[in-house]
Amino acid sequence: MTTTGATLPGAAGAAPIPHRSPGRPRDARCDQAIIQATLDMLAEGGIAGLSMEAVASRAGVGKATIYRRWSSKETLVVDALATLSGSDEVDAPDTGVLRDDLIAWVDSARRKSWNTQWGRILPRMLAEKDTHPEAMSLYWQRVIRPRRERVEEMLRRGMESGELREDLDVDFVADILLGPVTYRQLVRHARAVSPEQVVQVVDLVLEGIRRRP
Amino acid sequence: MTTTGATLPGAAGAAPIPHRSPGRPRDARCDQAIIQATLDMLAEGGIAGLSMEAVASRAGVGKATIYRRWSSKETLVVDALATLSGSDEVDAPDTGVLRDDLIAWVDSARRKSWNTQWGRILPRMLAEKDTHPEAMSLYWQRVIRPRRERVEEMLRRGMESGELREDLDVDFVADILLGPVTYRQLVRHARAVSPEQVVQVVDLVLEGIRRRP
Amino acid sequence: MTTTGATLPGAAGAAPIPHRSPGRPRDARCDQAIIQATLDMLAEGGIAGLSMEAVASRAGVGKATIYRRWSSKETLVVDALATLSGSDEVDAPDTGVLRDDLIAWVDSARRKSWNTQWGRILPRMLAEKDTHPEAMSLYWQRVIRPRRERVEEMLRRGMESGELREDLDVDFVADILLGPVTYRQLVRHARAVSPEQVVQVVDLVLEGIRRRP
Amino acid sequence: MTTTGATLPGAAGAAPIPHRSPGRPRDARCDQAIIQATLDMLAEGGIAGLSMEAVASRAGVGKATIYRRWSSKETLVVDALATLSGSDEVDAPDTGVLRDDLIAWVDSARRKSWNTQWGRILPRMLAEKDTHPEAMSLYWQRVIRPRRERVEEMLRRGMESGELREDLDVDFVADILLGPVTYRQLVRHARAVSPEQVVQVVDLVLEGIRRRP
DNA sequence: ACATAATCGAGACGGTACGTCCCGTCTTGTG
DNA sequence: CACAAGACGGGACGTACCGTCTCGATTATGT
Repeated sequence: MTTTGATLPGAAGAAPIPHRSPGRPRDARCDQAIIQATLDMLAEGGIAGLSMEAVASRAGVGKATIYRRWSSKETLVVDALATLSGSDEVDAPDTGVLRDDLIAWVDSARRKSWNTQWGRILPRMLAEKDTHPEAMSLYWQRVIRPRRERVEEMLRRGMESGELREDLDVDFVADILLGPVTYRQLVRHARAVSPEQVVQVVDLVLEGIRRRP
Repeated sequence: MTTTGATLPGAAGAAPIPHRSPGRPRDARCDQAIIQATLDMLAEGGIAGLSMEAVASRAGVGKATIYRRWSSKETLVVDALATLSGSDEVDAPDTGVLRDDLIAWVDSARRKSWNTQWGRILPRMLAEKDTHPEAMSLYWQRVIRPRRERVEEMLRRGMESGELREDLDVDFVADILLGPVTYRQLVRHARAVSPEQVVQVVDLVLEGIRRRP
Repeated sequence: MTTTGATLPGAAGAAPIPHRSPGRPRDARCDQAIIQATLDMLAEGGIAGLSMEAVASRAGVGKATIYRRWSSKETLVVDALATLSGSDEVDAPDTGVLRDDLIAWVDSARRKSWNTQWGRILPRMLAEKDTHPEAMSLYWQRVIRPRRERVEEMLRRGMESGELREDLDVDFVADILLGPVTYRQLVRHARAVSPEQVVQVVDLVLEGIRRRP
Repeated sequence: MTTTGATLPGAAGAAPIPHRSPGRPRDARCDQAIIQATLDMLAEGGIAGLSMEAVASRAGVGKATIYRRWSSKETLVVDALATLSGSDEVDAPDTGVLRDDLIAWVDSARRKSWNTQWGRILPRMLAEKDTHPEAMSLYWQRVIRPRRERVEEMLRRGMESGELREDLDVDFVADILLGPVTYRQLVRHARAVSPEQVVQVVDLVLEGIRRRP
């Protein structure tokens, strides 16, 4: 998962010729400690408030050990964010009943947005999307898009089953569902969306996209 | 819209004694030169490639003259960008036809959010909201709230005239209208909402909040 | 006494044509306050730790008021030190008995060197004689030399009366008398010369410079 | 003779474990380049015209590299000057004839004090003795005290052999011998003591402290 | 067993920019 | 005019990180 292209142990599968490189191998615990320290500091002060010196110190690692793995602050941040996608599975069930599934999905987003790590890192990323566009782009690919694919899948099935209109822009519908939740979290920090309001939004959208009888 | 505590003109009403502060007054040409240099450098190298030292030098100004007005690089950038938005006027007409007015209002937000300067200033404010809550609060009061008051007024009139349901949370409805536009601007910078999609959103929401027959 | 050559009121005596310059006359209290503040700060931190800004502030005066009288920090310091000469008269009597007079004079220097203002300003001046040679030179002329002229006068009279050898370098003899007192004060701050040691030194020197029988 | 708390070579005696400090060691060439640049600039513009920024630039060194070794401009200058004095050896012989030895010793002090570097470092130390007492204390221990021990030894031997009075305060006698030389150096920079005057002083003092027949 | 070689923590290195403090000058309104 | 207040261009201060570079010590392999 490193951007520098250095092969991590175990990543290559059953290579025909192992030919392990000589010398002391890299210590996997370093990778872990560095990533963790980076995520901690991102949540605390964003990319701007993140210094390689502090990451090294917090991870109990020399600066060179970081630069041996990542060529710059940006690539480190990008990789650190990438690790977030795996651990944060979309915990929305798949009941087959569209309304319930949508509600569950939006509510999952609502809960996630209040989770500390998610809730703090997103605004930081947004603020710095001009300064560090690659980081934001990777954050989208690795963290956000996987979640969205779930709801787009739901909507597409609804279209196929005839429950929804056939001319939907599923991408945009997902934005309408997610918009209010995200807007409140970001812009109006103190006024979170309630579970009841999640239902309101889903019903409102559903009414607009359901196939007309 | 300075973020520093400068007294705002016209805020005091009929003050008995104006009581100008003593000493040499600030030179307005400096403000102008600094803002201009900042904008120039922003255009050339982005926020990352902007140094106070270079701004001072390009503006033909001492660094202290900048710090006398803005306490940090962030506040300077925010103010510089703010000057670009020019007239903060909500350029939405008031026709009396609710659907048309809502469409006009959301579309005005869409156009504004698509402006480079607007598109950059909001995320920056969001990033600072933990570190400098007062800056975000000021931004909300001066920029965002006046716009929202317009739409809340529309919705309230719709409730009074019987066109809309009477149990609406106008604040939340405004968020649903604004959510998709802002969400796309912030999170999906490359995919702006189209005028057609504005109409879709308004119709969708309107259908959900209209008084049932 | 100003180095800028501006005529102070009352300094010119009975000028044929008074022809007072128009406008508001300078406030003599300002001169005083500035000089006093300068001396205070010199005693506290030397020339290095003296800022015009602080002098102005402590004197309750605008910076321009200082620069109207003195063209630079150096000229101000020089003039401030010059005022010291007047107030610190040599309080040694003139009994006619050489030994007593010398003891009284050296002891006066011993007491002076422990006085706060004298004792603190001299080492400061010495330390900065390379940085500000003019200041040191003026300090010598105005403050130190007048004291020394007293002892040189005594020694010359002793030579004339036949009590002392006729080939004395009075200047150097004064240095021998003053050397130990000053050396202890400056270099060995904690070990001041005692009144008894003053007598020892004078007797020692006197024995060496008395006319051989 | 660094003023910073660097461990002195040879101070530890027979340490069981030398325990080199970890990390990249300081580059000795930097020390050299910085000192040299400092001395060059001192020669050109004096202490006043010496800026750390210029020293760094001329030495081809980062500012931090200087501040890692010296905590301020003052300490750097002091150390730079100290390196000039080269051998701190007291170049006075030990002939066994008291008068000759004293003359040689005082004359050695005279020659030293007349050196530019020596002449500048002492007054500077004096100025700092209030602010940085430990620096002055170190200077005393390393530079001044070793010299004085030589003369005190001479005087004590003179007392033991019966050549001198037995009630002498050798410390004070040393001050009387050194006083005139130092006084002229510090206060009357332009008028150095001549070799002949050294003889005068020694004879004068010797006459006062010799055992009466 | 032992040299080889890449790793590790630590921290010095040349730089760049930071935000602060003064310098000596200039510009206000009020005596 | 002088005065207090304080803004102005400029320059140096001492600090914080950047990304690179040595150090001595550690840790596997390939002889």
